[in-house]
Amino acid sequence: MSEHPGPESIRSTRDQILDEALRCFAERGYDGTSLNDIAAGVGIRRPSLLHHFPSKEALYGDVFERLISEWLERLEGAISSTAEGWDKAELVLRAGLDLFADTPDYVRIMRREALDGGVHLGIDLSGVLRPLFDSAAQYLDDQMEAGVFRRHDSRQLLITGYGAILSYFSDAPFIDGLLDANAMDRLNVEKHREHVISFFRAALLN
Amino acid sequence: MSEHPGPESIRSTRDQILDEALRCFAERGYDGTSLNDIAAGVGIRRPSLLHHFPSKEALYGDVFERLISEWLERLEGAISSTAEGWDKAELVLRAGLDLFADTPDYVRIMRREALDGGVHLGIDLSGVLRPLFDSAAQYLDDQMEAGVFRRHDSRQLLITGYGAILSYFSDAPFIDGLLDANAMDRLNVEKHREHVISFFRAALLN
DNA sequence: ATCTCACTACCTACTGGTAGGTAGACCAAT
DNA sequence: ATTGGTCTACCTACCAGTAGGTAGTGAGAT
Repeated sequence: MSEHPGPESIRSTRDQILDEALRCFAERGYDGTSLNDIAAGVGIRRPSLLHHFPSKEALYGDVFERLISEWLERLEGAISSTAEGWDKAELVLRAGLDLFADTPDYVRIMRREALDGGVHLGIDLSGVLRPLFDSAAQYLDDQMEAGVFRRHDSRQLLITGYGAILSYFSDAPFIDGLLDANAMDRLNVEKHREHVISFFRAALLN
Repeated sequence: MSEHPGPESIRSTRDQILDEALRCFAERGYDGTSLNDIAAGVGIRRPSLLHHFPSKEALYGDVFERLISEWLERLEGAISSTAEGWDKAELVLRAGLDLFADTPDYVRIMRREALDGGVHLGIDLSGVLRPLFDSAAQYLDDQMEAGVFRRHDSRQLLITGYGAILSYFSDAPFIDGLLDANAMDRLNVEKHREHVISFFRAALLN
């Protein structure tokens, strides 16, 4: 996938910039992050950064593109699984929870983007996720129709689930304060994961 | 409560500034909002705005203080209700959902604050909500102990609920795209409210 | 010799905030 | 009734600092 020979020894400057930009955008948002911040984090000057990316918006766009493709790639397995009924729902739920736990910076960027309605992007975020959303809703409807799941509004259910799961990771600093503990601790993440799964099972199964 | 004679006819400039600041901070965040934006929205110059508030941070702080006090005030009734079991949970849930539906700008500011961990505020957001959080957890624990509610981790349950409910309103622009409809429509809000309540009832009651 | 990648130096636009001034309202004292 | 003093609420002009972005230079590898 790399379009340049690039030294194998260490991460390319371009990738380092993308990494640092991800961290900064996640931490302080688009407007709260300056190109100087990112460049300094990499150890270069701003103009050097702009040698690799034509503009701040373009850099942000690339970060976000990476996020989307990495997420879709990592979820594909669970989504395309042939498991049935609750097993499949749990599979997807677990995959999502693990994914979010592994990529908290992505989660926070995604949340910021959802908050802003995607003004920083040329692309239409909702549009990209719509097919996934629709097919998930269809799956839930089928399961409810078959009597496997309790009756709920499938789309509302997905939105509720999305909010419940994402928030734990996106609002981790806030939740730290509520729990008086580090929400992103391996142990606490695990506790959260098991809770969400048992909660949804309780709501969906009779 | 007004400490100055101030004309009763129209909203005071100070209040107009607070209103406009609320809108802007909710829409584009703290860093994405300039004092010029707010001043222009009110129809005055930035220095005139700074005549009413000593600094941007102070203005933001006042907006946030307003948010907290208004929310607590509106929730007090439901929280202090003497209802029992699920009835009380539903009461609080409904009060929260109605509150959020009525004050979407506050919701978005709150979400941004949770995302950033409260860096714009002198006050400790989690600290303010901790007593509420703890007593709610205690209530849930009691109900579970008494066999009224299904067993869950009460604190995780509250966090999940917080995420599920808040997200619908904070991410409304994004959800618009998923639903292909205006999420903040009265009808859609109602649909969401009823879903959340029936979902939680299904998860909590046997 | 060229190309890549970094640099310094610079630009314009805008940021939050300040200085200084003015028009009008109110309130005494004359 | 008029004057003088004080206050509020706004203004223009300006400050230093920072934003994103550009131009041009130079070193090192191919």
